[in-house]
Amino acid sequence: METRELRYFVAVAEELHFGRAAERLGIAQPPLSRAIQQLERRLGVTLLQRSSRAVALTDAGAVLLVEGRAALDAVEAAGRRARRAALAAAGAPGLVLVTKAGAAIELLAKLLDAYAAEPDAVSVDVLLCGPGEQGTLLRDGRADVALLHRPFDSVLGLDTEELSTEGQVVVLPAGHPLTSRTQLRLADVTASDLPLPRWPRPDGTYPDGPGPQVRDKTQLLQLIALGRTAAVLPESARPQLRDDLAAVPLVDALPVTTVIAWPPHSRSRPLADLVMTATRL
Amino acid sequence: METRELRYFVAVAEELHFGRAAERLGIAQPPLSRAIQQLERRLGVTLLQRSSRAVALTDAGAVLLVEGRAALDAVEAAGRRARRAALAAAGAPGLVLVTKAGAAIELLAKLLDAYAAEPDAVSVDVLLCGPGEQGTLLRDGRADVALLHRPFDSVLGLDTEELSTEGQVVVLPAGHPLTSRTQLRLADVTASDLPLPRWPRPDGTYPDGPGPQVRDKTQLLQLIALGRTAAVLPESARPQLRDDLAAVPLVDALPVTTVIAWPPHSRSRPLADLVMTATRL
DNA sequence: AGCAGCGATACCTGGGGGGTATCGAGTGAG
DNA sequence: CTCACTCGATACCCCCCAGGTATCGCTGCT
Repeated sequence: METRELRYFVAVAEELHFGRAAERLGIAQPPLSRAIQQLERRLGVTLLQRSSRAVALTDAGAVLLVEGRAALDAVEAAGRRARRAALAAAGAPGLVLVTKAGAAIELLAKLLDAYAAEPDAVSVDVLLCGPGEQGTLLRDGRADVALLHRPFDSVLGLDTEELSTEGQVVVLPAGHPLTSRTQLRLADVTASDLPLPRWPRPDGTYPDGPGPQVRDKTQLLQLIALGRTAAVLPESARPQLRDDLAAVPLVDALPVTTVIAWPPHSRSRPLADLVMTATRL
Repeated sequence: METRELRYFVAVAEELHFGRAAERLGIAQPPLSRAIQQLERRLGVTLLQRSSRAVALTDAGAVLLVEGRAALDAVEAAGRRARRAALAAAGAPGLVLVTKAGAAIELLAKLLDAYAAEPDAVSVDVLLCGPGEQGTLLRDGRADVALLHRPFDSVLGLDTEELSTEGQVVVLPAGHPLTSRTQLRLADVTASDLPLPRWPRPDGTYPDGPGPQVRDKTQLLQLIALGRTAAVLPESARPQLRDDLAAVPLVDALPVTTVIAWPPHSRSRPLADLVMTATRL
């Protein structure tokens, strides 16, 4: 199976429309139809159910969509990592560390300090990204290592070490009735007048629901201050809160574990050193 | 990057010889040279150092060899899993479980029994393979789930659940002086007259050393009975020992953890059920 | 019925993947 | 020193197939 075929299939499977998929791929529609047919023949499997009005994925197609994306990422990653290895050999090594914007700031700072003090530390570029993107960046080779938060971030297919575990707090507008309590349960929050915010899904759309749509933490804190929403965040976010916000411990929430994660294979010296430093913090 | 190019590169990187690699790939040598050049141009990276007498991998090439193999496996796996999904939809579902020949027999038996009793159990094919092969079989889609043993088997890039932990015992010929002891340390064994056996590496060759070469457990037990070697095995192997063998607990060996492992993604219902059953054993 | 949307088919074209022949550089034997 | 040999690169040719255009056939909506 060639990556071209796989790319084409993923495009069609995502668009569920040959014309749009062809446009996205920058080719005409007929070659795309043929390529998919050829792929189906090669695999001996029907991937798409076409009625002349609509396209739908078969079970096999759904599997190939998921697995194919992963495989394409792996191919991409192979190329990118080879290129980075060449740069490293040329004397500009450096690691790319990715983490969710606004999370684990002080842990990250400690880690970078500690690592920089190591004997053969290399430069570390820090990349901040939206929620749910870290895994992708690691898998396709744009980043070498990530800090992420279980159980929120998927660690599927990554190697990890646990760094720290912490409880969660409810962030409320200062002066809200619930701020008088010394601890809260999740039910207290959902029963209150403050709906929880809605974060975008990886495809950019928002789930349905009553809460306001938010894209980043600044926006979130702003909306809390305005009394439009409340949020559940790890304890470590507390010191960063503005004066007009209050935080109350949440007793029945799953603890959040910060882990350092990296793709399997690729146990380069600098990466191994960084992970080692992190676990010793 | 196309899988064709990657396959070609892996072949050359493994053979370190364009002619032989071309032969292995079933093409002539010149197109292979060109394909590699094109790949290098495309990546903007020198992958191979050619002197007109020998070929060597650059750092980037070494990385691409490892990552490329993984990527090719992922592509292979995507196709295979799609095909299996189609078969499953056609009514012949079935999981393929792989484990090392001769290991975890009674745990496996219990698991298969318990799973078969589940309401929507599907058929489970059991595949026995040599040491170190399970990961490959999982990664390239020939198996769905594996039982393996940490820290011996690599779980790199796999999702796992721990099932059980056990100590290890030294297996000796009955009547050997050491069998009079109630427990042993590894040093006692290495200091004895019995050398430890040598298992084949993944490529089929054997490491150097004094012990006899063994290929499977039957052979191993035979050699122990003959007084030519001793072996360190998990406790669970004890009930399967023949009368002419004796086992003594080893106090300073790492405990062996049996885990059930599966590739990330592919959380099919049957697989999820099987894993659930396993964790409840 | 007519039309519009969409995937499949028919047919053509060009680039590139693959082949053979050959070169040229390095190496080892004598 | 040179001659022969090994092995990757180059030159050149062919043809297959990816991609393009035109069109068909089916279907659901006015």
